Amino acid sequence: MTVETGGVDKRRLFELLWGTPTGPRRGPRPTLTLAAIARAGITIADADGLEGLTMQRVAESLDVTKMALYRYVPGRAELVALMLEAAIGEPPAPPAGADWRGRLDDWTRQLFDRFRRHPWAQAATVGARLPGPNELAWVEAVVAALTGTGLTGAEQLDVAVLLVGHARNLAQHATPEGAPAGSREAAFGVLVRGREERFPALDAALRGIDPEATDAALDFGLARILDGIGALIAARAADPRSGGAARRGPGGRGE
Amino acid sequence: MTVETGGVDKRRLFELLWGTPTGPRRGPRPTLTLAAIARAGITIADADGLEGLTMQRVAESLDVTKMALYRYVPGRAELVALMLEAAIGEPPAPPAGADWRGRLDDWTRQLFDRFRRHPWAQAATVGARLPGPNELAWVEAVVAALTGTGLTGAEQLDVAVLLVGHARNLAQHATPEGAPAGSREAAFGVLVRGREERFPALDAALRGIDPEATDAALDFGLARILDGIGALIAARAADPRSGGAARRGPGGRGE
DNA sequence: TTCAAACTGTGTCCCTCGGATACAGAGTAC
DNA sequence: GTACTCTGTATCCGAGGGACACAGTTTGAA
Repeated sequence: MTVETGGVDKRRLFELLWGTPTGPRRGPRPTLTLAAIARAGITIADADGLEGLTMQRVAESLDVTKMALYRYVPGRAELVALMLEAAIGEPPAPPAGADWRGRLDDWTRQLFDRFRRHPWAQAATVGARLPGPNELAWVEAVVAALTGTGLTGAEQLDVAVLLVGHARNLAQHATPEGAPAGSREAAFGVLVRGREERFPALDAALRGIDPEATDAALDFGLARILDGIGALIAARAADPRSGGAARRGPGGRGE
Repeated sequence: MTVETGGVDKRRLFELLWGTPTGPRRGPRPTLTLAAIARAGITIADADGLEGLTMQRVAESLDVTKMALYRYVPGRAELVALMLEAAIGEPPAPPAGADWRGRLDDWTRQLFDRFRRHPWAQAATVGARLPGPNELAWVEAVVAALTGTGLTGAEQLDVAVLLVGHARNLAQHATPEGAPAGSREAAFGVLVRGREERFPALDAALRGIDPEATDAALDFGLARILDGIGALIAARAADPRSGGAARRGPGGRGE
């Protein structure tokens, strides 16, 4: 079980994430590094999740006392933020010669991979956060890929939100090692079996699933999203003031 | 700060979520109800988040001792699961006369609303979970809406995953009370300002944003997703074995 | 009618974990 | 060399989840 600190020292976290590594002058030289601490935390969280991440364990793995960590990090919450920034890392260079679609496709898969390698990153990205340089660089990559496509700035950011969400969500369903074949059938099947009258459509859908087929939810969703974006870009190219984000279904209730 | 119990008693949780309310015979009649406990927990979490949810506080609000709760719930993790199931509630009836698109549009907005009303639900839906009857009913609604569209069972489930993800992710960015106008500009702007050479595309995108415009990320993403699904359905109608989920961009690396 | 079994709520205790604080040693600037 | 400052440490505290034994209550069986 792990404690999830509610309060985050935003001022201090901003300095940690965005500040320049100002070397202090007086006093003994620090034995640790922010990067080393984050790395140690990542190793632990990768193995045992955020619940397994305790200041004590991080300190032990660095051969220091627990309280020594507080000389570098204000608290656990900020440590997790640093870990996230380090685990996500810099965005990859866009594939050579790729158009916007190729770039976004690759981008999403790479991000998915990062999330899958660090399952705790899921939990570390809930709620309002202060993004770090790396995180912002990922967003920059999406916007850059969409520059010149006719989408507005707001829409470009919307795409980033959409793709981040997809990558993040699918990492949740996937095991750390590849996509599980027909695991959904197993998970849902147990619940639906015996309750077919309550979940008739679900039952029918599950019956149609080939347990041998690999789970392609990432591919499927990504293809749909990119198709949708492509349609908008094409429409914009034909008529610059066409179909924005206001399209709603017949049952949509305006908010 | 709150403790997030790692281990969940799956066997017991299954009974709690799916079991029939078997009335025990002997002994004093219980003063509490699972539903009442969940409701109390929801009230607290709505106000102070999951960090504010402690067994002590839940017990106090019910005028019982902390340990009395353990007669009903194995632990905190299971309580959160019950709260989630209750907070999500039953899915809404599909809008009368709506096609698949109208149904899914409405469905997503309704789910978004549930998530927005209970911000903690975000954090409560990370990682592999055992879905409750309500949660499964929501999935059933999506699959039912897509029955007869030509999508395979697996694809119908993929759509459900996609839409849940979108609703969930956007609830994270939205404030509990409506969409914040141009808040993104404020959040990102501070970080980009002064670092324009590092985030040139982002800077350009932010400059193009009207701070007065309402944040339409939910609408935008939803429209793109539904457009993409519509394109697939149309293609399937024209040629039953056309474009599945395998379409990849040039940079896509097969897994 | 009696009594044992089963179940409920309580009081007490323990462990883990984040964090505050005071202190001792190390290194640097004057 | 000396005063200042920064680092790591030791100790302590409170919050929180959960175990456990016990007392009271209700019901079914004798």
